[in-house]
Amino acid sequence: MPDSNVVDASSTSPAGNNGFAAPRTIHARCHACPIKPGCLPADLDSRQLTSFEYRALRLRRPLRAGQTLVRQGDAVEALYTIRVGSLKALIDEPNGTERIVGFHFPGTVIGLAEPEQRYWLRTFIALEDTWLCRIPLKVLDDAMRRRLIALMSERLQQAYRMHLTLACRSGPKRMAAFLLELSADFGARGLSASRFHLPMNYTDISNYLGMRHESVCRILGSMQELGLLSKSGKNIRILDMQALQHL
Amino acid sequence: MPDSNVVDASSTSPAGNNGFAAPRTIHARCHACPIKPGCLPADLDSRQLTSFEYRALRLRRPLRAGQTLVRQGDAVEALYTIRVGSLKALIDEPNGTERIVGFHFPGTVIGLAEPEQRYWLRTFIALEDTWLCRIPLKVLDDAMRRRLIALMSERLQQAYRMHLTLACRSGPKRMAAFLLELSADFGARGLSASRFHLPMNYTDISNYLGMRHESVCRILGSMQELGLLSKSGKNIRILDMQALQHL
DNA sequence: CGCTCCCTTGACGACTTTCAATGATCGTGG
DNA sequence: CCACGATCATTGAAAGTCGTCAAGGGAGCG
Repeated sequence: MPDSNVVDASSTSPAGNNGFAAPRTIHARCHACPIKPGCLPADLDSRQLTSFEYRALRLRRPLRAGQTLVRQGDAVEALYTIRVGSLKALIDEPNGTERIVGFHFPGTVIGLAEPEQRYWLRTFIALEDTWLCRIPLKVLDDAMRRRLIALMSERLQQAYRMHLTLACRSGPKRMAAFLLELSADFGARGLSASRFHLPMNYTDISNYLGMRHESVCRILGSMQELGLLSKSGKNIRILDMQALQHL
Repeated sequence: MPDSNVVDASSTSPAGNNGFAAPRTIHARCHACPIKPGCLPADLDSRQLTSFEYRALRLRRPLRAGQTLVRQGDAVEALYTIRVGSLKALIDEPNGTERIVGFHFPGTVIGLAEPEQRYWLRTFIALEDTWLCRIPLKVLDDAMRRRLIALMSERLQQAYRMHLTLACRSGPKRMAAFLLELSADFGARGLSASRFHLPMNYTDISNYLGMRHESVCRILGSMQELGLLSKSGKNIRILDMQALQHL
């Protein structure tokens, strides 16, 4: 029921503006969001972001760790962007098991596979407390759709890279590819590419990579022994990026 | 150099039509294509197809088996649709190996990951003699872009299904998922879902699924022994669809 | 303090890869 | 029409990897 938490900009803005407040108006009303007004999703360049942001509704309360944003099969009414926090995307298989097919971080648009679908194909669950923006589908115009194509194009690229990762039969190779993917993702968002925090647990990682959590543990352990990285709890520090890429 | 083979519709049509011939004019000029004029790519519904088709140039000669349509790194100037035949999509990895990330059949739009990219991210090679349509990027209008979003959305779905397939560690499960994916694809195009021809060899399949070609052979052999399917050469006949789905 | 969830480690077994060799099929050219 | 070569499919045996099952340890929370 995330919709009950939105700051509905139209109710706080002057009449006659088509129901959407100017960005500044939304920002001024956003008490719960720890992001400063100028912080933009990384997916969007500064010019295009304005048009997205202009129509986006900031969610009033964060999604708590473990809470569900949307559930597979729900009707699609909006896209979302992550401002702070992280989500996992999972697909419920017919046999009852669920498979994680993605991890998403700030700046990512949620729902790129669904803009022309009637129902959500995946369930999104917060890995930690997460702040979001909501972009109702009906406010998308042609310019925004054009931007959407670019975002989907990048997401398809990512999916093909994931194919390369998963097609490696060797566990260490898959793990290395996963770490490098995360590293590149963090780096692209202006954070450290060599030192980061894993918001998901080993079971999630193993589910995502198609292995067992024991294997995740062993592989990370052996990588630490080999001097490729060091870890304390969920904090990872990559020591030998080249060696990882060489796998 | 596929561009040298195109039937340039603008040169055969009356002046003053913005350089694009009506579909019938193109069809009339297409001697090499064995498809009758009314045959449409399955990706496109009949209404939307018209706008795509209207701007598409039919390639005069087919791509021969083994020939390359576009190479990874080439500049993107057009999308393609397959009319007859099949392609494999592969990514050249930095270490020199190449990995197959997709097989494509008639009705598919080639280049959905690249519409906003400057360069092709993947290489496309014909598995058999293949006829194509070429859709220059510059003729895309907003209506077609909107349609493109739906196609990309479906392709992303497919990519997530592929994630489910590759995340299965068991060889037989991956093979079953692969066969069912193919079966559904053929069925959706009006062909038999239980009896079809594999245009790719075992090495390609194993590359795609992340295993060895010996394993592909053994797994298909055991499936035949179990009565799940029968094969003669590259012709596959699925005998027990439910059992495959149960994996 | 005790519960739960998660991480860690060990031993065994099943499966896939690897390496090697043979057989089948197809296209080409003599 | 046949012989040849190349590519692909097939099968066997050995070795390595990962999954499985089991148990113990640690961190966080009420």
